[in-house]
Amino acid sequence: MSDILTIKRPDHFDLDKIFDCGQSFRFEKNGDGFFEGVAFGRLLRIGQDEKNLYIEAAEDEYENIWKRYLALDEDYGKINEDILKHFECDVIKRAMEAGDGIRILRQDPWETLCSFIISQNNNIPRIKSLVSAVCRTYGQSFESGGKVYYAFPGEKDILNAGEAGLKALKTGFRAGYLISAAEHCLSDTDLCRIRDEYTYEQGLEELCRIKGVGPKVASCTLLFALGKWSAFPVDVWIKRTIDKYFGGRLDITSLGRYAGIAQQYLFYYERTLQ
DNA sequence: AAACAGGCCTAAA
DNA sequence: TTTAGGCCTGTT
Repeated sequence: MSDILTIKRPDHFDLDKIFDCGQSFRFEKNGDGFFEGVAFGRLLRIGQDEKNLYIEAAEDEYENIWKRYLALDEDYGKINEDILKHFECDVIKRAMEAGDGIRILRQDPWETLCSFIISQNNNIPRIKSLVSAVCRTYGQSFESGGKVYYAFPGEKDILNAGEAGLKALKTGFRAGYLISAAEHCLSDTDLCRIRDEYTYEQGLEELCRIKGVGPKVASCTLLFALGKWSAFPVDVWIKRTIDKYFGGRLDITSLGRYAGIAQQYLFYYERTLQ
Protein backbone atom coordinates (compact mmCIF):
# COMPACT_ATOMS: atom_id res chain seq x y z
CA MET A 1 0.00 0.00 0.00
CA SER A 2 1.50 3.30 -0.97
CA ASP A 3 0.33 6.65 -2.19
CA ILE A 4 2.04 9.62 -3.68
CA LEU A 5 2.21 12.52 -1.30
CA THR A 6 2.61 15.93 -2.87
CA ILE A 7 4.25 18.63 -0.84
CA LYS A 8 5.57 22.04 -1.74
CA ARG A 9 9.21 21.97 -2.68
CA PRO A 10 11.10 24.13 -0.23
CA ASP A 11 13.93 26.48 -1.09
CA HIS A 12 17.39 24.93 -1.08
CA PHE A 13 16.23 21.43 -1.89
CA ASP A 14 17.38 19.52 -4.96
CA LEU A 15 17.19 15.73 -5.19
CA ASP A 16 19.84 15.53 -7.89
CA LYS A 17 22.39 17.16 -5.62
CA ILE A 18 21.23 15.38 -2.49
CA PHE A 19 21.77 11.97 -4.05
CA ASP A 20 24.82 12.93 -6.08
CA CYS A 21 26.97 14.56 -3.43
CA GLY A 22 28.45 11.31 -2.18
CA GLN A 23 26.66 11.01 1.15
CA SER A 24 24.54 7.99 0.23
CA PHE A 25 25.02 5.01 -2.04
CA ARG A 26 21.69 3.28 -2.45
CA PHE A 27 19.48 5.65 -4.43
CA GLU A 28 19.25 5.58 -8.20
CA LYS A 29 17.34 7.78 -10.59
CA ASN A 30 14.85 5.88 -12.71
CA GLY A 31 13.69 6.57 -16.23
CA ASP A 32 10.69 8.44 -14.89
CA GLY A 33 12.92 10.88 -13.03
CA PHE A 34 12.09 9.46 -9.63
CA PHE A 35 14.86 8.47 -7.27
CA GLU A 36 14.34 5.05 -5.78
CA GLY A 37 16.07 3.49 -2.86
CA VAL A 38 15.78 1.58 0.38
CA ALA A 39 16.48 3.08 3.79
CA PHE A 40 15.49 1.84 7.24
CA GLY A 41 14.33 -1.31 5.50
CA ARG A 42 11.65 0.58 3.57
CA LEU A 43 11.26 1.60 -0.01
CA LEU A 44 11.20 5.27 -0.93
CA ARG A 45 10.48 6.71 -4.34
CA ILE A 46 10.69 10.45 -4.68
CA GLY A 47 10.52 12.92 -7.52
CA GLN A 48 10.45 16.67 -7.95
CA ASP A 49 9.52 19.42 -10.33
CA GLU A 50 9.93 23.15 -9.85
CA LYS A 51 6.94 23.43 -7.56
CA ASN A 52 6.59 20.20 -5.69
CA LEU A 53 8.08 17.07 -4.25
CA TYR A 54 6.33 13.77 -4.92
CA ILE A 55 6.91 11.21 -2.25
CA GLU A 56 5.86 7.66 -2.82
CA ALA A 57 6.01 5.61 0.34
CA ALA A 58 3.82 3.71 2.69
CA GLU A 59 1.12 5.75 4.34
CA ASP A 60 2.14 7.67 7.47
CA GLU A 61 5.82 7.06 6.83
CA TYR A 62 6.39 10.60 5.64
CA GLU A 63 5.84 12.23 9.02
CA ASN A 64 7.57 9.45 10.94
CA ILE A 65 10.53 8.72 8.72
CA TRP A 66 11.12 10.51 5.47
CA LYS A 67 10.60 14.06 6.61
CA ARG A 68 13.53 13.82 8.97
CA TYR A 69 15.52 11.59 6.65
CA LEU A 70 15.35 14.23 3.92
CA ALA A 71 16.01 17.10 6.35
CA LEU A 72 12.72 18.68 5.37
CA ASP A 73 12.39 19.88 8.93
CA GLU A 74 15.45 22.10 8.57
CA ASP A 75 15.76 25.68 7.37
CA TYR A 76 18.73 25.73 5.03
CA GLY A 77 18.35 29.46 4.41
CA LYS A 78 19.18 30.01 8.06
CA ILE A 79 21.93 27.42 8.02
CA ASN A 80 23.59 29.10 5.05
CA GLU A 81 23.35 32.46 6.77
CA ASP A 82 24.96 31.03 9.85
CA ILE A 83 27.86 29.62 7.86
CA LEU A 84 28.49 32.93 6.13
CA LYS A 85 28.17 34.83 9.37
CA HIS A 86 30.99 32.76 10.83
CA PHE A 87 33.15 32.55 7.75
CA GLU A 88 32.47 35.09 5.07
CA CYS A 89 34.62 34.45 2.01
CA ASP A 90 34.25 34.18 -1.76
CA VAL A 91 35.11 30.50 -1.97
CA ILE A 92 32.42 29.50 0.51
CA LYS A 93 29.93 31.73 -1.26
CA ARG A 94 30.69 30.21 -4.64
CA ALA A 95 30.57 26.69 -3.21
CA MET A 96 27.29 27.43 -1.49
CA GLU A 97 25.84 28.68 -4.75
CA ALA A 98 27.08 25.67 -6.68
CA GLY A 99 25.85 23.25 -4.05
CA ASP A 100 22.58 25.01 -3.36
CA GLY A 101 19.95 22.33 -2.84
CA ILE A 102 22.14 19.85 -1.02
CA ARG A 103 20.62 18.58 2.19
CA ILE A 104 22.51 16.47 4.67
CA LEU A 105 20.38 13.37 5.10
CA ARG A 106 19.75 11.72 8.42
CA GLN A 107 20.59 8.20 7.35
CA ASP A 108 20.54 4.97 9.25
CA PRO A 109 23.64 5.05 11.50
CA TRP A 110 24.67 1.43 11.13
CA GLU A 111 24.29 1.41 7.36
CA THR A 112 26.22 4.67 7.13
CA LEU A 113 29.06 3.39 9.28
CA CYS A 114 29.37 0.27 7.14
CA SER A 115 29.09 2.16 3.88
CA PHE A 116 31.96 4.43 4.76
CA ILE A 117 34.06 1.53 6.04
CA ILE A 118 33.50 0.05 2.60
CA SER A 119 34.40 3.36 0.97
CA GLN A 120 38.05 3.08 2.02
CA ASN A 121 40.35 3.05 -1.01
CA ASN A 122 37.41 2.68 -3.34
CA ASN A 123 35.70 4.87 -5.89
CA ILE A 124 32.00 5.65 -5.81
CA PRO A 125 30.79 3.16 -8.44
CA ARG A 126 32.60 0.40 -6.62
CA ILE A 127 31.30 1.50 -3.23
CA LYS A 128 27.78 1.34 -4.62
CA SER A 129 28.28 -2.06 -6.11
CA LEU A 130 29.80 -3.47 -2.90
CA VAL A 131 27.04 -2.05 -0.69
CA SER A 132 24.50 -3.47 -3.09
CA ALA A 133 26.13 -6.89 -2.99
CA VAL A 134 26.17 -6.88 0.81
CA CYS A 135 22.44 -6.08 0.88
CA ARG A 136 21.53 -8.58 -1.80
CA THR A 137 23.44 -11.36 -0.11
CA TYR A 138 22.85 -10.73 3.58
CA GLY A 139 19.98 -8.26 3.83
CA GLN A 140 16.34 -9.09 4.34
CA SER A 141 14.37 -9.03 1.13
CA PHE A 142 10.91 -7.67 0.54
CA GLU A 143 8.74 -7.26 -2.49
CA SER A 144 7.00 -4.20 -3.81
CA GLY A 145 5.27 -3.67 -7.12
CA GLY A 146 6.53 -7.00 -8.39
CA LYS A 147 10.16 -6.16 -7.67
CA VAL A 148 12.43 -7.47 -4.96
CA TYR A 149 14.31 -5.08 -2.70
CA TYR A 150 16.84 -5.63 0.05
CA ALA A 151 17.30 -3.94 3.39
CA PHE A 152 20.78 -3.24 4.64
CA PRO A 153 21.75 -6.21 6.85
CA GLY A 154 21.79 -5.65 10.59
CA GLU A 155 24.74 -6.15 12.91
CA LYS A 156 23.82 -9.75 13.59
CA ASP A 157 23.43 -10.49 9.90
CA ILE A 158 26.94 -9.20 9.33
CA LEU A 159 28.29 -11.35 12.16
CA ASN A 160 26.52 -14.37 10.72
CA ALA A 161 27.96 -13.65 7.31
CA GLY A 162 31.41 -13.76 8.87
CA GLU A 163 34.65 -12.37 7.55
CA ALA A 164 34.90 -15.09 4.91
CA GLY A 165 31.36 -14.46 3.73
CA LEU A 166 32.06 -10.78 3.33
CA LYS A 167 35.37 -11.39 1.60
CA ALA A 168 33.55 -13.57 -0.90
CA LEU A 169 31.83 -10.36 -2.02
CA LYS A 170 35.26 -8.83 -2.75
CA THR A 171 35.21 -6.46 0.17
CA GLY A 172 38.85 -7.32 0.80
CA PHE A 173 40.54 -6.03 3.93
CA ARG A 174 37.34 -4.16 4.87
CA ALA A 175 35.60 -7.43 5.78
CA GLY A 176 37.32 -7.62 9.15
CA TYR A 177 36.51 -3.99 9.83
CA LEU A 178 32.81 -4.65 9.24
CA ILE A 179 32.92 -7.53 11.72
CA SER A 180 34.62 -5.42 14.36
CA ALA A 181 32.06 -2.66 13.79
CA ALA A 182 29.23 -5.13 14.30
CA GLU A 183 30.79 -6.47 17.49
CA HIS A 184 31.35 -2.99 18.82
CA CYS A 185 27.83 -1.79 18.10
CA LEU A 186 26.23 -4.83 19.68
CA SER A 187 28.34 -5.02 22.81
CA ASP A 188 29.67 -1.53 23.47
CA THR A 189 27.94 1.62 22.44
CA ASP A 190 24.75 1.67 20.44
CA LEU A 191 25.05 4.20 17.66
CA CYS A 192 21.74 5.82 18.54
CA ARG A 193 23.16 6.66 21.92
CA ILE A 194 25.94 8.58 20.23
CA ARG A 195 23.30 10.45 18.28
CA ASP A 196 21.17 11.26 21.30
CA GLU A 197 23.62 11.69 24.13
CA TYR A 198 27.07 12.41 22.76
CA THR A 199 28.68 15.59 21.52
CA TYR A 200 30.44 15.52 18.20
CA GLU A 201 33.83 15.21 19.88
CA GLN A 202 32.69 12.37 22.14
CA GLY A 203 31.15 10.60 19.18
CA LEU A 204 34.33 10.90 17.17
CA GLU A 205 36.39 9.42 19.96
CA GLU A 206 33.93 6.59 20.47
CA LEU A 207 33.66 5.63 16.79
CA CYS A 208 37.43 5.72 16.31
CA ARG A 209 37.76 2.96 18.90
CA ILE A 210 36.40 0.56 16.30
CA LYS A 211 39.17 -1.22 14.40
CA GLY A 212 39.05 0.03 10.84
CA VAL A 213 37.32 3.28 11.69
CA GLY A 214 39.43 6.43 11.61
CA PRO A 215 38.64 10.13 11.57
CA LYS A 216 37.28 10.17 8.02
CA VAL A 217 34.83 7.27 8.37
CA ALA A 218 33.80 8.42 11.86
CA SER A 219 33.16 11.97 10.67
CA CYS A 220 31.06 10.78 7.76
CA THR A 221 28.94 8.69 10.11
CA LEU A 222 28.55 11.56 12.54
CA LEU A 223 27.59 13.97 9.77
CA PHE A 224 25.45 11.85 7.46
CA ALA A 225 23.61 9.80 10.07
CA LEU A 226 24.00 11.12 13.59
CA GLY A 227 23.06 14.75 13.06
CA LYS A 228 26.44 16.10 14.15
CA TRP A 229 26.73 18.95 11.69
CA SER A 230 29.98 20.24 13.02
CA ALA A 231 31.65 17.00 11.90
CA PHE A 232 34.05 17.81 9.09
CA PRO A 233 35.21 14.78 7.07
CA VAL A 234 38.54 15.42 5.40
CA ASP A 235 39.12 13.28 2.32
CA VAL A 236 41.45 13.75 -0.62
CA TRP A 237 39.10 16.20 -2.31
CA ILE A 238 38.72 18.38 0.75
CA LYS A 239 42.48 18.25 1.28
CA ARG A 240 42.93 19.50 -2.27
CA THR A 241 40.35 22.22 -1.70
CA ILE A 242 42.04 23.41 1.47
CA ASP A 243 45.42 23.46 -0.25
CA LYS A 244 44.05 25.29 -3.26
CA TYR A 245 41.96 27.99 -1.64
CA PHE A 246 43.09 28.26 1.95
CA GLY A 247 46.85 27.80 1.71
CA GLY A 248 46.69 24.32 3.21
CA ARG A 249 45.21 25.53 6.45
CA LEU A 250 41.61 25.86 7.53
CA ASP A 251 40.43 26.19 11.09
CA ILE A 252 37.31 24.05 11.15
CA THR A 253 35.86 25.67 14.24
CA SER A 254 35.82 29.03 12.50
CA LEU A 255 33.04 27.73 10.28
CA GLY A 256 30.62 27.43 13.17
CA ARG A 257 28.23 24.68 14.14
CA TYR A 258 27.35 23.84 10.54
CA ALA A 259 30.94 23.25 9.44
CA GLY A 260 30.04 19.85 8.02
CA ILE A 261 27.42 21.35 5.75
CA ALA A 262 29.97 23.90 4.53
CA GLN A 263 32.29 20.96 3.93
CA GLN A 264 29.67 19.34 1.74
CA TYR A 265 29.27 22.49 -0.33
CA LEU A 266 33.04 22.70 -0.80
CA PHE A 267 33.26 19.02 -1.67
CA TYR A 268 30.50 19.26 -4.23
CA TYR A 269 31.94 22.46 -5.69
CA GLU A 270 35.41 21.04 -6.15
CA ARG A 271 34.15 17.76 -7.59
CA THR A 272 31.88 19.37 -10.16
CA LEU A 273 34.48 21.91 -11.30
CA GLN A 274 36.41 19.66 -13.59
C1' DA B 1 52.69 -1.71 -16.30
C1' DA B 2 51.98 0.98 -12.54
C1' DA B 3 49.38 4.08 -10.20
C1' DC B 4 45.37 5.28 -8.10
C1' DA B 5 40.74 5.09 -5.74
C1' DG B 6 36.27 9.79 -0.82
C1' DG B 7 41.59 5.41 4.72
C1' DC B 8 43.38 2.92 8.27
C1' DC B 9 46.68 -0.15 10.61
C1' DT B 10 51.19 -1.18 12.07
C1' DA B 11 55.92 -0.57 12.66
C1' DA B 12 59.64 2.48 13.12
C1' DA B 13 61.84 6.95 14.11
C1' DT C 1 53.83 12.33 17.67
C1' DT C 2 54.50 11.97 13.09
C1' DT C 3 55.64 9.24 8.80
C1' DA C 4 56.14 5.37 5.37
C1' DG C 5 54.45 0.96 3.54
C1' DG C 6 51.03 -2.31 2.91
C1' DC C 7 46.49 -3.70 2.06
C1' DC C 8 41.85 -6.38 -1.30
C1' DT C 9 40.18 -5.39 -5.68
C1' DG C 10 39.22 -3.02 -10.07
C1' DT C 11 40.07 0.31 -13.46
C1' DT C 12 42.79 3.08 -16.48
